[in-house]
Amino acid sequence: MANGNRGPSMHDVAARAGVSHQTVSRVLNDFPGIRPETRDKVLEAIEELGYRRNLAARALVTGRSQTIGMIGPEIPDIGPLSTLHAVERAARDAGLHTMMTSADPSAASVRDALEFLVGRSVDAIVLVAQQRSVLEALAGVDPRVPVIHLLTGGEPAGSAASIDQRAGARFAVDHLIGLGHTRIQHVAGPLTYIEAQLRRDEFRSATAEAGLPELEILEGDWTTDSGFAAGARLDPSATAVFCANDDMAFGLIHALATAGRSVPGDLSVVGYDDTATSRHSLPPLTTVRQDFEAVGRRAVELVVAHVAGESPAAQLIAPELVVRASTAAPSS
Amino acid sequence: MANGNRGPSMHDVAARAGVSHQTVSRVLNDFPGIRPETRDKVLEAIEELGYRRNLAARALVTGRSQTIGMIGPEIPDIGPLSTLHAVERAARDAGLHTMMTSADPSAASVRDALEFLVGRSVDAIVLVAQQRSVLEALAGVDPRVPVIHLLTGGEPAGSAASIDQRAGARFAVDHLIGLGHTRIQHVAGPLTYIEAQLRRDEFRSATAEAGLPELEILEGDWTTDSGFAAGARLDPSATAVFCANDDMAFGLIHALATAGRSVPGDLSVVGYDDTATSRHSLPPLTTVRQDFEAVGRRAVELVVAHVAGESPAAQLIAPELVVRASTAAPSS
DNA sequence: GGGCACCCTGTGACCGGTCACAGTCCAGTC
DNA sequence: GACTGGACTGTGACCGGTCACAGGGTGCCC
Repeated sequence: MANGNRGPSMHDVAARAGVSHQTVSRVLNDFPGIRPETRDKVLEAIEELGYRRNLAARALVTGRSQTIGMIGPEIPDIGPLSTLHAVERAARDAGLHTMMTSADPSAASVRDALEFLVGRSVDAIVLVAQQRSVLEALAGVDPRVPVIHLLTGGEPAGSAASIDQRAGARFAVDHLIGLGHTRIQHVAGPLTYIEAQLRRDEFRSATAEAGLPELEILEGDWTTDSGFAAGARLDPSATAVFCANDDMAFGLIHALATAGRSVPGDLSVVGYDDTATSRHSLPPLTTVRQDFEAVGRRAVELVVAHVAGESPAAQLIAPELVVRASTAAPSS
Repeated sequence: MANGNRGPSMHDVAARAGVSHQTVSRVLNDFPGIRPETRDKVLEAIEELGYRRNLAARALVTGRSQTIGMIGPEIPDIGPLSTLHAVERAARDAGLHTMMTSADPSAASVRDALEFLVGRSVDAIVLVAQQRSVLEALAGVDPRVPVIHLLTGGEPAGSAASIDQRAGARFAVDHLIGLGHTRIQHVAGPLTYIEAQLRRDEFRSATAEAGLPELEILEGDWTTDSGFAAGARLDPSATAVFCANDDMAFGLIHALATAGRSVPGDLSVVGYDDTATSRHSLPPLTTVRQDFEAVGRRAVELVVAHVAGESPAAQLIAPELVVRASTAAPSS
């Protein structure tokens, strides 16, 4: 085995066990029809040499790598990160592995990431496509493997694992309307995000259908700071605010407290995400829970189906309203 | 190129450009001494065929994959996740790529993850080792590649990228002492975590050196819920609390508010992490900032150094105290 | 005893790159 | 005109697995 420091190969194991390399391969791949003593000899040799199969060699000949490539955003948001993390765990349960790379929303960056993963012979790609520009980057590109979109929140395409953003926004607005609010304002996320667009659109539809007045829609950038800034620009007549995520809701509540206004006494606030802190913020935040875990599992199901040549039915994951103490009936 | 749906190979490109496969390889690897017309012909053929180099083949022959393997925790905490994310970006800047897998803290799980990554011919491994059991799992294992530990927060070993936990805890306690507090209590993280141990140990040292009385140390599990629970078990005489992370601090503050006690009026609270919400919680939280981004970059520096055969000097990353509105001088 | 099936194992080609080693061609020199 | 050297390109082995196929035994039947 004088092969540098590369570690033992299948041939080394074969030589030690006194069999052929092919027999070693068969043992490793659980082929039937190996005599028990032979199998034991091979396993023993593997143990003694500390042999580990080289997956590059395997991928080279099979053309498949049992690996899912993941393309994440450059910014470390807990939502996408925990979703990708869930993909990793679900993939492992399915006997697959994952490889992650990240890309900014530019077409060039997304294509680079695709190139890299395809070059690594991944069997499928899971792409966090929160922004429309990411989807557009794929136009005219043939990735040669199935591509699953994550967290678009949009149309229930068969190759996307997403949460139903419209339903979530509808829950939030209906909750406020149910409490008796009629002057409801919205702090949207950055509208380059499909999720932000969908929540805003559904906010508009829901308030319009209820015959409520249209208050100005403010646009934040998901951060607590932008929520704080939005707090200063609220419509004075608003009695409730639906924020497109929890972080902006926290910033907004802070701004309100600074201005001497209480939540929910003076103003009701609903968030979106149900982050770790939401259940113990002051006041605990009414919000919409997104099951990122489920998105991850769904993504792996889609990968498995596509690799097997199936075309699974479209299906959005339903969010859930969590009512806490930041919402109440209007005071007047 | 009738090779199934595997895509064109280097030989296909060579045939189309009318050169040998070796010339194609030279063009791809930027070897000097290629006639410009030849290079152009090759690049054109690559373009036309949509050729992408197969990295499995390359990894097989070179024995190196230009890839860093990362082992993360099973639980999606923002700290480790954003650190790993930072590793990914720093690696990309260094021309490397990453592959991620996760493991629970058991020895078997950590070893499986190592096996997998080594089998994938990674050039180095970055391991989130927040718990001592993870480090112990490595005892007696020869991974055959450099292993960099992440976020142990402990001893400044040359192969670890960590934040100086002792310094951070010292900042927090000194800040409270500086405000005049003498009865300071600590809500520790789960003590299976090295970070939690170090913060607690330093809390003890700092208070003992200042001659302060020893109040009971409560143990949480990092979650807001456990902070909330700790709120009910606080020493009635305490005037300040140092929480081992921000989430527990939020839970604690919520519990205090529920009991009618105000922060910082009745009690000062310091957190640890400086999460996204900390700057806009009620009140904005005094905390210790950890630069996860820097840890990620440092990890990649260490990888590059180790792969080059160097043994870089030990160096911990300094945390930073961020003073906000949750701390004040004791009221009495 | 020969033939045949079945069980188990071995042989060699091949995946798509890189590496080491040879060429081939042309200009410059004696 | 033959010789040398540099610039450029080609040839074949090899990395470590898997695949297709070809054996060598043994037991059973005719």
